[in-house]
Amino acid sequence: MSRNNAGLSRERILIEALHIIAGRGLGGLSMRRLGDALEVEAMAIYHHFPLGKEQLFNSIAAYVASPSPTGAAFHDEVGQDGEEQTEVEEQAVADERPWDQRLTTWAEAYRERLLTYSGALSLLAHRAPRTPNSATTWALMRHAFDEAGLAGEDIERAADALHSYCIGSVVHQVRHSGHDDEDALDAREWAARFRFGLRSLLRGLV
Amino acid sequence: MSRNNAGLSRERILIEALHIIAGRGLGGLSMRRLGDALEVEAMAIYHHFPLGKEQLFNSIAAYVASPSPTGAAFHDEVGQDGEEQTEVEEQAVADERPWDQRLTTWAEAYRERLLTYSGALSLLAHRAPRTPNSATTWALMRHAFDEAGLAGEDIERAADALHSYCIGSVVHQVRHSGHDDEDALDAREWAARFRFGLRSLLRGLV
DNA sequence: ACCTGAACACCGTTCAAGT
DNA sequence: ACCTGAACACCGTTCAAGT
Repeated sequence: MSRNNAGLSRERILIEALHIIAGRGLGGLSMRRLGDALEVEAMAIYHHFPLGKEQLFNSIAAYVASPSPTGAAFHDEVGQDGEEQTEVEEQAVADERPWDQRLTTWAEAYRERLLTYSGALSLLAHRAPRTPNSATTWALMRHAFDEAGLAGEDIERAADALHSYCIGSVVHQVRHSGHDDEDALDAREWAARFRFGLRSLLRGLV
Repeated sequence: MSRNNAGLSRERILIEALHIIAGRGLGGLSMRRLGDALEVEAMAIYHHFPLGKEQLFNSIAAYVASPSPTGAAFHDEVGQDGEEQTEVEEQAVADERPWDQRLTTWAEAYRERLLTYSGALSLLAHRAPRTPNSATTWALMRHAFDEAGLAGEDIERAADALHSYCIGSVVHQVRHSGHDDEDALDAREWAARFRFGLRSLLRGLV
């Protein structure tokens, strides 16, 4: 059974890892199981992630936290080329709506993404990916908060607060849902609460 | 070396676990290492945490997220008796300051606690402890937001938003500090940013 | 370059046994 | 009741070997 060139790639590995996490949780992801799912010996993964599981985790975190699925996380973690998300940038610039609507759109997309990969949420607690996308996001924030009348340090602080609120909301939701609770909320109510807090925060920031 | 009755207890195990997490990270906490630190065979821990590591993790999460270190997490995870934190309740009731100052005090204490045990932060992403303290916190929130003029569902939503912001801020800080970054922030600036967002959120909520 | 297979040190947990 | 010690199935990773 000496099958060589199994067609492995960083992208395939990452996708399969997310699949396993979705199905069996983060604790269910082992190199051996990942190898099985890819129909490959576990050790083959180390050729694409030489630093092992830690590097795989970093890539997963980068992929999940990436506000748009451009696939930037598939390549190097420190992406020095910023060509591939020009579409996103143009899209953000072309958006003619008021600043708060632009930020709301961004925040809801970010929340949606975190929620989609909520099984990997705990990976984000200790890993800050430096994806090309984070620069794009920062540009969007600066532009919007500038338009809102903020200046200097306040812009960074407002962007930080918005980020914090988004990730915190998802953590809060994941923490408190799925428990056989007498007062369990459904997805619609969670989304409503998110928007309520988001509106409040944006109103208070300016 | 058949030493029996090593004086093990839930509390001692929990404290030692937090110690290991602080020193070597969450991944460095193994039952065997924990046993070594307690000068006991690893299997002795199972007598106090019959459900194993998962139960230990739940207890750690309950302890860390507990807004006041009353030791409630040492006993059962579903604490049905609420006698031990009457002091906290009385203290909260006796607080005569305006509602926003009371919430600010709570939020900063909560943040401080999460930051102290930041190594266990990722445990909070999937575990919602039902400690006696959470009832106390809820009472404090309801009282404060009621005084602020909120009513009905808005009180729950505001409390959720405040919780989300606090935990999100700590996750955000932990994510982005400790990386040899050109623009690394110090503890004072992180605290300032937290207060900035907190003030904004409270202002926007009412 | 890309993957295999054996090996090593470690892990969580069960279970019978000791006191 | 409280702890030990051996055992089992699993884990991440290294390293020499195959193509």
